[in-house]
Amino acid sequence: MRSPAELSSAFRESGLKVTPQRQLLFRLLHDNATHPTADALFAAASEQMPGISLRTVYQTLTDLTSMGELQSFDFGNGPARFDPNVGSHHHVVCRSCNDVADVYVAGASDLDVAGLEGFTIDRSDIVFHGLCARCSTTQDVTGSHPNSNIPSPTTGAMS
Amino acid sequence: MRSPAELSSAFRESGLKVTPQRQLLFRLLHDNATHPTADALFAAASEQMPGISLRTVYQTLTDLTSMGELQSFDFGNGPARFDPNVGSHHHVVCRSCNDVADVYVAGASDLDVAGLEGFTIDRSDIVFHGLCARCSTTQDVTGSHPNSNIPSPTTGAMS
DNA sequence: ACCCTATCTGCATCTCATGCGAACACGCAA
DNA sequence: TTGCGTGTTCGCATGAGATGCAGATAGGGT
Repeated sequence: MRSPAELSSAFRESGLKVTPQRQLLFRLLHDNATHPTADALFAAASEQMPGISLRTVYQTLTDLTSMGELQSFDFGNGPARFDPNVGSHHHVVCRSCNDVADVYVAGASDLDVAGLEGFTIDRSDIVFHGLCARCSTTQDVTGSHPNSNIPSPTTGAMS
Repeated sequence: MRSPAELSSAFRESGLKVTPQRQLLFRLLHDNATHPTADALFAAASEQMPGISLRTVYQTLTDLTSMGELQSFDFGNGPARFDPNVGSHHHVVCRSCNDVADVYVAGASDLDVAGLEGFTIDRSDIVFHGLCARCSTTQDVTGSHPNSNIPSPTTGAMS
């Protein structure tokens, strides 16, 4: 997504208002490669702006997404993740800590696919599931991992 | 997944019981390429066995999934989809009717990926999003499409 | 036929997300 | 600077999807 300043201009030009809540979220999202959840952003925003509503966070994320400044992904392992990187890329997800990282797949837009008869394709998402470096070394049952507080649904048998 | 008869044997050999409810679900899932939801299976099962509990459907689906007889996928467009095809394949999802079809991607297991440093990959999922043949021709706002009753969340701006 | 234990069922509970309406405030205009 | 109109924010209610729990039920080996 664009910089906070550019977004502010874009919002005003679209007749949308630039509120402190939105500006804060612009800053929190800019260059954020952590693929945060709405709750994570709400927590981060609350530190700088106590009283901000979770509803506002959801609203702003929805707005940015429909403006194409943000992408949202559901990896089937919990709440949606938001990604300010709207360029062509794909994702790898750790099945233990649920961390997400961007990956770049050569030739992803030129795959040889059978079974698409009649389909018009808009977008292709490639998601790798595995174990991240940290979780590979740490037998993370003690909560020592930064994200170990994120619950892992149906551990060992997720979609 | 294996045939109902084979599954019955496998269940008994594992000390699990073969109940009428499970047998029914074995049959409903066998060779089922529609990627049904838990609710769809519950509806189909209820026709043949009025009174069956949705809870039992969820339970059996979870069991089959952890036994590796079934895969569950969350395409971010509603409830989880279940797939008895556990072979190597991928999916295409219609953004209008939410139908899912299997696709086969040549060389999918041998992609050239940058950014996986330290990750151990278990599985890679490729999902194509687009418009199916039927939805491409039918401007399906009238409900004429079989699956048009499945609501499409955040139409036009989904993950 | 009997018993042990896995299963089924119904309800409560949980998470994530959105609908709604009153109070609020951005930002244009005077 | 002040005032106004409309877009926003906020809190609560609501909704979907899925799971936890416990009493009743029924496989299936003996």
